[in-house]
Order: sequence, then C-alpha cells, then structure tokens
Amino acid sequence: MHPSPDDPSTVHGTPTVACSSCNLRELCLPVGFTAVELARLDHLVATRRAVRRGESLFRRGDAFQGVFAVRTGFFKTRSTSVDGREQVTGFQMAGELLGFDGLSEAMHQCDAIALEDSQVCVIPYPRLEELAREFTILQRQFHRVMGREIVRAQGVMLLLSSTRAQERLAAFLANLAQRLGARGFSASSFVLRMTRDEIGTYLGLSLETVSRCFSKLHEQGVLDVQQRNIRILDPARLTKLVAGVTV
Amino acid sequence: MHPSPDDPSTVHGTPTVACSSCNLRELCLPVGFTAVELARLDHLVATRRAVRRGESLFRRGDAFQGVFAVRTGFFKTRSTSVDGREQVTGFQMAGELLGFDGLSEAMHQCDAIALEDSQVCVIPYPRLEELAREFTILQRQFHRVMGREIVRAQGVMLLLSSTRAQERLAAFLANLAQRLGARGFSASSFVLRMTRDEIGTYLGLSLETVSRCFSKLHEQGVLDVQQRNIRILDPARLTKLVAGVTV
DNA sequence: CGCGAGCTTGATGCCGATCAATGCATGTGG
DNA sequence: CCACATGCATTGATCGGCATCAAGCTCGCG
Repeated sequence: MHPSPDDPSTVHGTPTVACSSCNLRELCLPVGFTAVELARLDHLVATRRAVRRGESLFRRGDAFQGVFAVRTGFFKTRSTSVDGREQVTGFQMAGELLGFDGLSEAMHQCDAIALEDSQVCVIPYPRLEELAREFTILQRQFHRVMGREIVRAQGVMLLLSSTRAQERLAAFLANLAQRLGARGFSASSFVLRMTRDEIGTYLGLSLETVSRCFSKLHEQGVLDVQQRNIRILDPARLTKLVAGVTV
Repeated sequence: MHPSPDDPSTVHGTPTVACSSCNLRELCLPVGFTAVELARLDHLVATRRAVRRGESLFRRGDAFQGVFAVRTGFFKTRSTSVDGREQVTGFQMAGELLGFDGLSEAMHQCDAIALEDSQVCVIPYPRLEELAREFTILQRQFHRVMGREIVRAQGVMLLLSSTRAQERLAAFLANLAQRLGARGFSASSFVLRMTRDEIGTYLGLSLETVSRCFSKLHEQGVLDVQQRNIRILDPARLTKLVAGVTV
C-alpha cells in the first residue's frame, strides 16, 4: 500500500539520505528544485529513523530538534489536555511533514505516534534554517508547508464546529482518498490505518457514532465497508455529502 | 482600551514606520533584537494601513502580498465553506500577526475583518523573506510565530471537540484576559469587541448558548456581565472551569 | 422618540454521547 | 488445531446538551 523504501538496508546508521533520488521529492519539502540545486540540497536530511507501530516519534515536552518527513508508514499527532482528554490533530502519510508544533516553544506540544511501522527523514532545524537562508526556494517552500498546515487546521475547525457526524466522516474519507490518489494509490479502495476511536477523536465524535456513520454510508450505497477495508462506490455522492467543507 | 497610535498623523502616506520605536516590539515579530539590529530592521514594515470597523483587511482569494501586524484595534479571521457556513478562526489584537493563511497558495484562504477602527503594519512577504535570510533571529522568530499559530489551532480543535459549552466560553475568556493582561490592560475587567454571534461562531456554539453561558457564569458569581462589559470576579474558579484546555 | 441591532430567556426537539451487549478477527498457548 | 483471550467494530436503548424557533428586552443612534 505504501511505497517500499528504496534501500531498506540503509535505514540504520546511514548518516545521509539523498533527497535528489527520493521518489517523494515532489510531495515533500524540496519541491521545484533543479537537479543541480537538489544535489546541493542533499544534506538537508541528516538521518533516517525507523519507528515501530505504536511507538512515538516524539512526545509532548521533547526538545525540538527539527521536523520530520514521513518516508514510509503512517502517523497520527495528538494533543492532550491536562485532564486527559485527547484530540487527534492530524494523520500524516508518506511525503508529509510533521513536528512544526515544536517551533514555538523549542519543545513539542503534541505526540506523534506511528500507526504502522514507519520511516522518517530527520531534518534538523539548524540545518533547515541554514539552507533556507541559502536557497530562497527552500525557504519559501517551508513557509508554504507551514501555511498549508494552518489552513488545514482552519478547515478542521470549520468541520468540527459546523457539521453533522456523517458529513465529517465523508469529508475525512474524501480527503484521505485524495491524498492517497496523489501518491499513486487507489483513491477508491484502501485500508484505513487508524481505529474508529482514532477517527472519532480526530472528528470530535464517539467511536460508536463513527461506526454508525460508516454503516449508514454503506446502507446508502456510497461505500463498501468491511472493517478497515473501504471501497468508495459513489465518489460523486460522497463529495456531495461533504458540501463545501474540505479537510 | 487599546494603546493609541504614537502618531496618528502618519497613518496615511507614510512609507515607513520604525519598528525600533514601536511599543509593541516585544509582542511582535522583532523580538530579541539589539538596538543596533533593530535600526537595520526598520524597513521590515513598508507602510501602515487603516481599516475601519466592519471593513476587511483582506478577503479569501486576495493575492497574498504579505503579513500584517495589528498596531491598534481588533480583528477577526473567518473561513467560510462553500455553502455559506462560517467559522471564526481567531481574534487578533495589538501586536499579533495575521495573514499566514495566504502563504500556501499565494492567496488568502480566509477573510480578516476589523471589529473596530484599526491600524496594521504591512509586512511585504518578499521583504520579510529577504530580511529573514539576513537576520537569523528574524527568521527564527517568524517560524516561532507560525508555530504558535499551529499550536493555537490545535488547542481550538481540542476545545471544539471535547468540551462543554460553559467550558469553551470559560477558556475563551481566560485566554482573552491573559492576552489583554500581557498588553498592560486589565485582565479582570474589559469590554468585548465581538458579538455573541461571533463568539459562538468561534466556539462552535449558537449565540443563544453563548448568552446562556454568560448568564450562568454570572449567576455562579464568576463574572459580572453587562452586555459586552465583563468583569471577572473569581479568576480562580474561571481557570478551574477551563480544566486544562488552553486556547 | 422610535427604529434596529444585538442580547436575553423560554419551550421544544433532535443529534450524538453514553452505557451495554454482541459479533468478529487475530494471535497465543495448551 | 482448537480454545480462549484480546482488541476492535457493530448495533441497540436511553438520555442530556445544545440547536432551533420564538418572543421580549436593552441600548445606542439617527
């Protein structure tokens, strides 16, 4: 389902991974570079790091070292209130960045948990800073990615505060499908990486409601649902349900 | 209630405003600069711009030119879904920045509306980029401010998805009080700049529910409420109501 | 003074949380 | 290879918080 690493044997101990040869380049930070520039950029990434399913990439309170690009696998980020309530703030797949929450206070404000065995590229912030000063295009791309994160958050706020359960789930699925499609996977048939509870905690719903909405969408012929196996039967209707909200 | 401009006569037509002499310096982008550096930074801000109450600073779809720092006044940002539902995504007061939502797509994704007659500093993005390359500290501060915005959004998500109406309002008021206090105003007695409807649209509540919660907090002796005049009588209890959620 | 925008308060009904029970997969040890 | 445990998903029943509809009320302003 996800691209396999170019060379699994280099996961550990390799100090540098080449962005220039990464097949996720077009989705990640080094977008729009020429081949020559890319070659000079290759030390943007310091190391790769493997994170096993269920383990954390970072946790609230960890010192901020840099940001991470998902290379393979799947993550969730969650923030927790003092009294234990949890909010999943996002799901990240290959080519997406995470860790911006650490910038403001020099330590991470949320947890990042791998939902399956994953690999990330480690982009140390000092190096990113330095290279961003050198390459305008990297600077701009970095800002663009952060800006996208802000806009995404605004979309989630809109979703959380003004839509019904079914619409939230529809928006979530439509977004997931779109992102999978952009990575060359099927946008109509996929396997969810997260539990009903995690979806619910993201969408502000109980897991039971999530399950009921899945069933309802199934009844209505929009989806085929077999546990975590999803097949979108009627994309048009799904999009119509979303009614203008994009997450 | 808000600081008066240093020199109102320069609002229009003045090409440059000195950051070095701005009393909001410590809250704004140029934090942590030495006097010498500050002097060199003075052309970060291109112009000031006045926005009348009810008018927009920018609107969804406007070309992104740069970000804005609130100098005096009060703003709300809102994003709107295709079918007209509205979400207030934030309120901005003196010293706070807005406009990051334009970075990702080179155009703004939300509207910024002045809730009272306001003035902003215009920070053209190309200039910001350029100066950020020159001054590491500015680069870092800019990233920090954007990171803060992301963390704030995560806090709002948590609030929207996991708390009761009263707690949301309490969190909102506590946050407002804290920010006003940081600007030298009273944190216990202030005038709301926004309507019940705008608060509701921010907190994901109907205006009636907001009103009822104000009344309830009043009955409970936590607040004194006279329309938009708020006096916090029992800050400890207010904070306790917030129960670990910070917006 | 009267109009209108914004606020308050009440009555009603619905959506989704919660509690509870069952079903279904995977994996583990006997 | 089966029995059982465990984690996750489904489905049902109940109930409460908040949206919605519907009046009045307050205050600022032309």
